This record gives sequence, structure tokens and C-alpha cells, in this order.
Amino acid sequence: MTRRISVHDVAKAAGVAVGSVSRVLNESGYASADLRQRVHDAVARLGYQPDYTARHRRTQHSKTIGYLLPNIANPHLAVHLSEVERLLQLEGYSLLVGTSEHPERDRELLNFFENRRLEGVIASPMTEYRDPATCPFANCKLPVVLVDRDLTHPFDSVLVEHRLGLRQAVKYLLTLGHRRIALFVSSAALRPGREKLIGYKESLEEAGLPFDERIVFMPDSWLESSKAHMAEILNFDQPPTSLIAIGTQLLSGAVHVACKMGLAIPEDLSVIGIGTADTMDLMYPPVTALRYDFQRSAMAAVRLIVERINGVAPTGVRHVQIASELIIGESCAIARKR
Amino acid sequence: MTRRISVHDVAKAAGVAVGSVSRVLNESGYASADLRQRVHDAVARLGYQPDYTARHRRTQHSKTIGYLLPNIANPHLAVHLSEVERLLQLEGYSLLVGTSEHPERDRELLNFFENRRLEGVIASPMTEYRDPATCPFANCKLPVVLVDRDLTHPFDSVLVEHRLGLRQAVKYLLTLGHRRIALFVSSAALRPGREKLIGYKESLEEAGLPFDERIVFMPDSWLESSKAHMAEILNFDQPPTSLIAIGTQLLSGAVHVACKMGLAIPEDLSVIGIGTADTMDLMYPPVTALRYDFQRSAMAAVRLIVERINGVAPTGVRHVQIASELIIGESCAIARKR
DNA sequence: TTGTATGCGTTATCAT
DNA sequence: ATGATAACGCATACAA
Repeated sequence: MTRRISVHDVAKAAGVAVGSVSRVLNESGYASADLRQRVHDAVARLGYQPDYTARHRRTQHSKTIGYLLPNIANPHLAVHLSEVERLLQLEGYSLLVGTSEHPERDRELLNFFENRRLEGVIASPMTEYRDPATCPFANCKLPVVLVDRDLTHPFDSVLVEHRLGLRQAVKYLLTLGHRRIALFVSSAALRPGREKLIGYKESLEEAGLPFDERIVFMPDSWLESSKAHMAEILNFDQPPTSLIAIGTQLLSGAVHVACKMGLAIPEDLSVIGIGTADTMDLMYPPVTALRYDFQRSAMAAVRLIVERINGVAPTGVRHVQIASELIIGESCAIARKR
Repeated sequence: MTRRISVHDVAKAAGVAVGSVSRVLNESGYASADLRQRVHDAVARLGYQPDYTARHRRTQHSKTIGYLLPNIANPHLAVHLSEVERLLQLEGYSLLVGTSEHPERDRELLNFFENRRLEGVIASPMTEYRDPATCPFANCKLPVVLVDRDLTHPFDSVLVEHRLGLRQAVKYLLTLGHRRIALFVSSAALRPGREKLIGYKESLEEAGLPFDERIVFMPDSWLESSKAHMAEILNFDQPPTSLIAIGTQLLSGAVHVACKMGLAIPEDLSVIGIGTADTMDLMYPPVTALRYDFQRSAMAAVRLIVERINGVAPTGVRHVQIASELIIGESCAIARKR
């Protein structure tokens, strides 16, 4: 295996010193037209390519950020990751992605990011570490930006307004005359589920309606099926006339069961989905859905982390709110008189 | 900013030489029990953490591989990427992900991967470079494993058996008495679409049925809607009685239009989907679908690249085939007599 | 068995 | 304006 072409080779070929090569190539410091010419000629002739790892170790910045997340297969996260990568590319950063589904791995991964000399971390961890003492993020020397998570430790973050979103959704159903609204969302152990539940409860309370935990389903895993629970619910004396559900598995399972039991949508059951555009589009009738702008969320995350890295961010912690929007489809109808 | 703890600090604290520290920590060469003890004590006391970038530049391997793909938001790719990352983690590799949607970016990214000293590349590029002269992969000094792509240049690859899969699907519909089968898949410019089309044509020919290009829709983008095309098709004198479509956007759009025009599934239109489990599960009735094992595909890709990196792979190119499986749902019925 | 010294490829500092 | 050289942090060949 032959050694790679280095600045030394270029310097020798051009009859100049390595320092001059570096100065020409990086346009730092002075260099005569003649010198520049000779260096560029040599570079072209030898096909020289700079070794970024060597540059990084010298300049102390790797131009790489890490994204810590539970699972890339989750459509929400995949879309966000995709957009973040695209934007980081424009900023000249690379993306190292690491998945982690438990605290020990969180710790290991953050440590790894540090020792690999990444410059920052974007994270959407699977644990929010209510006890700050056990939080691996608290000891992280790298700038951290959280995506839709509330840690007790103060970090910059991008936060979706799930609470307001749910209020919109519930309000819409109330307007249509619904009084029994089921809720199928992710676990309250993490911010997205927790905030949705709060918005849901608030809306019911303001409308003077009781909160019935039996028609609320909040499983830990986004892969879990809602079929069994939906079947049970529909057999209640007063089954829900409407449903708000997350669009990965919970929504589809529930609709599946409802259809199987002979219920028509929206005539017998009104449905509001929550999720990305594409998973939602798979349904018929077109589902009324709560969506938020992943592009904006990704833009905010990238901006926050880059500013923090460059030291142009204010000392205090910053939180960017991402609004939800209720897209009206055809999956909701006026509640049947019973 | 204070300098990081290095082997020198550890050596000084332990009263030994840097070489000894390295030998103890990497368990290379001899070290007395006493020496080991003192080194480990010092490491623990100072909280020393090795700098991987420095190690990499010395050992010449970065333990990192790059994944080049068009778009992480595509569910197929996201699922594959997810699994690849998980497996690479087990093998001690990190994953640098780079998206590219055109040849120039392919070239740039591969170059970047090389100059960043990655050890290998897994790629599912958006161009197959029929002209080898323009193929950026051909000049890549890194081991390359392709995922479901045919380049003229010989690379290790993981290939889904779309052709056989489509034959299964068509055969199934033929058995049900269908004679007009529409096909909505991705463009024939890339292997997945191309192979599917071949399998489709082969099956029709063997059954003595004509190939009608008007009921075949193969758009370039996986995001494109099939609504307009489906609407047109259904107004033909002899509209298709069945449809095979990819499960991202093409299937949903088509079903959407069919439902809107008053057609029932499967009574009036039989449907077979192609895609990942979760996107498919969103539909009712449960759709009969062509699926393949992403886990196996990812396992093969990781095995191929790791073996190639370690030099334990044979000289010749290797291709791993991934079979498709037809999962019977409730979206297909016996063709109506007309 | 342990210590010393060199190289990895850059960039940056300092002479010249 | 340009050249020589140190330094980044580690691993390793070789000397002791």
C-alpha cells in the first residue's frame, strides 16, 4: 500500500515549503502570484487531496455533529433527521448518527461523541431523567440541543406545541358535537405524550366534560398495536364517538378495528390523526390531522446548535416553539345523536 | 480553555512512561501487575479518556463507515439505515450519513468520505451510471457495498428479488381471475422499478396476456402522487380490475381515487401493496402485500462491508439476494365477471 | 519488562 | 514574502 500524497509531496514538487502550500490552499497569509501558481500546478499534477482528520486534529474542530435518537425507523424521527442532515450539509457539517434506547447507551454514546471530538449533539433521547444526578447529558461537555424533550437540566431545545395542538383538535371535535373523545398517543413518560395529555385534559375541563382514563391509551412503544384496546373501548356502554390518535400504529390499528366492527368513518366515528404527511395520506377518507412543520423544527435545531458551537449564542438557554396545525380532511363528522 | 488529560498526564501521575500507559490500556505488550495497577489508578484518578481522533490517525482506521443515500425520509431507506446502524454498532463501527440526490453530490460525498478516512461505504445512489466513465463509485478507493442498485462497475451488493416478487404477485392475481393488472411502481431508471417491470412483463407474457403500458405508472420520485393517473385509468373502456403498487405514495393515492369513484376494495378493485410493514398497516382492509426482510438486507450489507474492510472477503464480487414474500391480506378478491 | 523517540498530515508560530 | 519547525494525542518499533 502506497502512502497518500501529502502537503510534503506537494511542497517538494512545487519547490516550496509545506507552510507555503498550506497558506496558499487555505488562503491564509501572504503568497506571491508565482508561488500560488506553482502550488496549484503541483496540486493538480499530483492530485493532492487534504486529509481532513489531520486538519481536524490540528484545528480542533471536526465539523461533525452527532444525532442521538432511539430509532431511525420511527417516521417522525426519520423525517427530522433527514432535514437536519440536509441543513447541516449546507452549514459544512457532517452528521454522525447514533441510536440509543436506554440510559447506559445514552451515556456511552455521549462519551463516544466527546472522545471522537464531535462539536455538538442533537438529541431526542428515550429518557428524560427526572433525577438530574443520573442524567448523562448533564455532564456532557459538548453543546446539546434537545428535540421535543424536557430534561431537568437546562439545554437549548426545539419544542412542539403539543398542548395547543391538542386543544385545537379537541375544540374542533367539540364544535362538531362530540362529547366522548378517545385519545391514543405515546406514553406520558416523554414530552410529546405528556403535553398532549395536558392539552386534552385542559380542553375537557374547560368544556365541563369528565376525564375518562378508560378511553385514553398511551403505550410506551410507538410500535404497539391499539387493536385490543380499541375493541374493548367500542364495547362500552357509552363508546367514544371520536378519536384523536398518533399516525404511526395507534391510528391505523384503531381504525382497523372500528371498520371491522362495522363502523363507518366519519359517520360513526370521527378521527383526527397526528403525524407526518405521508403516513397520514395512506388513509381513506383523507384524515383530518394535526401536523407540525418538521422543516422548521430541523432548521431551529440546526441553528441553535451551530450558533452554540460558534459561540454566538446568548448565555441563557433558548427554547424554540413549533406550532401545530389542524389540517381539515374528511374524517370528522357531526356527532350522532344517540 | 484547559487542555485535555492525555497519556502524558497519566504517565506523569503514575510515574511511568507514555508507552507503558498505552501498552496497559490497549493490553498490547508486557506490563507488570504493579505497573498496570499504577496506570489504572492514575487513569481513574484523572478521569482520562482516550482521544479517538488521535488514535485513528495513528492506527489508520477510523472505525467509521459512510452511508450514501438520496433521502432519509423515504421509509424504505430509513428502515434499512436504522438496521444498518444497529448492526454496525455491534461491530464497533460508527455511521456517518450523507444524502445525495445527484451525480455531482455523489462524487463530492465519496471524495469527502475518502478524505475523512472512512473505512467503507454503503450506498443506494439515485443514479446507476450506465456510462462507467462518469461513475464516481468506480474511482472510489474505499470498499463499496451497494443496496439494491446495479452499477456497471462491479461492487458487492445486496439485491432484492423484485422480479420474483412481482411474479408471485401477478400469479396470485391471475389465479383470482384478473386479466387487467395495473402496476404503479418507482421509475425503471433504478433497479427496483426496472426489475419489477421485468417480472411483471414476464408473467403477463407467460399467461399470454398483452402488456398495456397505459396501465403502468412509474414516476421518478417516490413522493409523486398517482391520483391523476389512476383517475384516467379507471375511465378506460376496460379499466384494470387489480393493482400492484408501492406503498409509499403511489398505493395510497390510487386507492384514494378508487374509493372516491365509488369502487370498493376488494370487491371492485383488488390491490397488492409493496413496502414496509408499518406504512402498509395503515390501510383498511388489511392489504395483501409484497414484503422483504430489511433485517436480512441490512445484515448482509454490514457483513459484506465489514468482511471487505477486514480483507477476509474473497477477491471476486459478491451479491446477496433478498427474497420477497407475499403476505396475504384481505385486499384481493376474485375478479368480477364483466 | 519498561522507557524513548518517531511518525501520522495538518496548521500555525516564529524566524529569516 | 517565505521557510523551518513545533504541536495536536496517540501507538509502536526499538533501545535499554
